[in-house]
Amino acid sequence: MTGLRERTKRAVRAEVVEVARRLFAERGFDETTVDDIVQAAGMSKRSFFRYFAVKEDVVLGEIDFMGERIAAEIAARPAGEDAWTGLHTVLRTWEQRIDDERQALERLRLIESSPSLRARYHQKRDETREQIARAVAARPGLDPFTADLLTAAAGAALDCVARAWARSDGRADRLALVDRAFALFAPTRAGR
Amino acid sequence: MTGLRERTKRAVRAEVVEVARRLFAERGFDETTVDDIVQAAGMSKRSFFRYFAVKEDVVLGEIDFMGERIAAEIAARPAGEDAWTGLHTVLRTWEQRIDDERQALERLRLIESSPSLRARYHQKRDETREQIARAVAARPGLDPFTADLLTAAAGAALDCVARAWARSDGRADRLALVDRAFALFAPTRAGR
DNA sequence: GACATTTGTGGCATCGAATGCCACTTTTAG
DNA sequence: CTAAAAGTGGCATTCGATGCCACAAATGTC
Repeated sequence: MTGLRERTKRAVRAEVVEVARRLFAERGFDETTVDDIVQAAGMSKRSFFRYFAVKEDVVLGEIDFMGERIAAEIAARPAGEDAWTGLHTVLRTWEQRIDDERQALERLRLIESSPSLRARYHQKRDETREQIARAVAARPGLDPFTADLLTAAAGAALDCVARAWARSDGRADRLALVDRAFALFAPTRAGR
Repeated sequence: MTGLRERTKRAVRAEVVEVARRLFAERGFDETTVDDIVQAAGMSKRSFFRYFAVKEDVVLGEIDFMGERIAAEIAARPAGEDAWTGLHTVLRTWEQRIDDERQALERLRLIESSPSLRARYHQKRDETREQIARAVAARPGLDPFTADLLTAAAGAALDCVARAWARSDGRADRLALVDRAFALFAPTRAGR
């Protein structure tokens, strides 16, 4: 049982994230240095970079394993289902799982406010897209190009939904927007 | 006539790009430092950063004004045309304008090889997308959300085409791929 | 053609992110 | 209880990027 170690690690990480979140909200992401964060969190800079590969991961760390999990859910869809519907269904449930909407909105705004954060966000999103694309391509009757197209379009749709939602200050119905986006591109003969 | 100044500036810039291109091809982008480049080009580091805001722009500098021009072409489409067809037509001609395919392929590969290049590439692509989206949203009968969706999907489609083309070592017919991609998502009632 | 103004250049110092290295402490497992 | 494994902090260093300043070149004017 490797209990204590794991637990303290998680706790420390969560605390740093929280401390940093507050600093970012006050001064902005780029204006907050890693030195500021580690000083406020009472830890050394060297240790900070053991918890977070890059500064941006303080904000984006949670995204890391989403790709694998979504890919698994895609792979688990019924065999006869077309890929577009599968993507719609799976990604819809992920949108549904967002619990703290205030925090999600705050994070979206923060990401939009900093070029480096946006860059790293896109990078992670891209890795996620590739993982999902592989799962989609594994479905029968789909060539890699079409699989890539469907996945990329789905990802683009979610980006648009996030932007529209942020523009509405979180008042818009995210799920309705997702449905509208997927309906708009519903390919007549896609995914088969 | 502010001739000489402008011309030498262009010439210097072009030369740096060429020198750097060779270094990147030999050692890779991340493994080549700015010091390496300026030494090979015979210029100071300080001046380098007057020509290029960031190191990545040595590779991606040409992308800068594409957004405005594409947006202008979108705005100039016939009034009755639906937005998806307009995007297809305009972006198709841009794909057609790629003259040096070898170099385009080499650059694509370079971008894919370096995380920081990919990041900066995405960033610029995102700005371009926003410019185009504004032009699309200005078309009659389109709400901003739909305009954003169509633009983002078109951008995603072009990304897929570029990836597929790179996978085929430049042998695939890029224009045919573009047409396939746009046909796949041809929204029955979109853009009107 | 001499002159002041504008524009570009190089060198230097500095900042911030990130990494390698090493000595030291704590946890875990036998 | 002890040896191995894992985590921490401090230090030096690398690299990209920016501010500052003195100096050189080009431009436009008289």
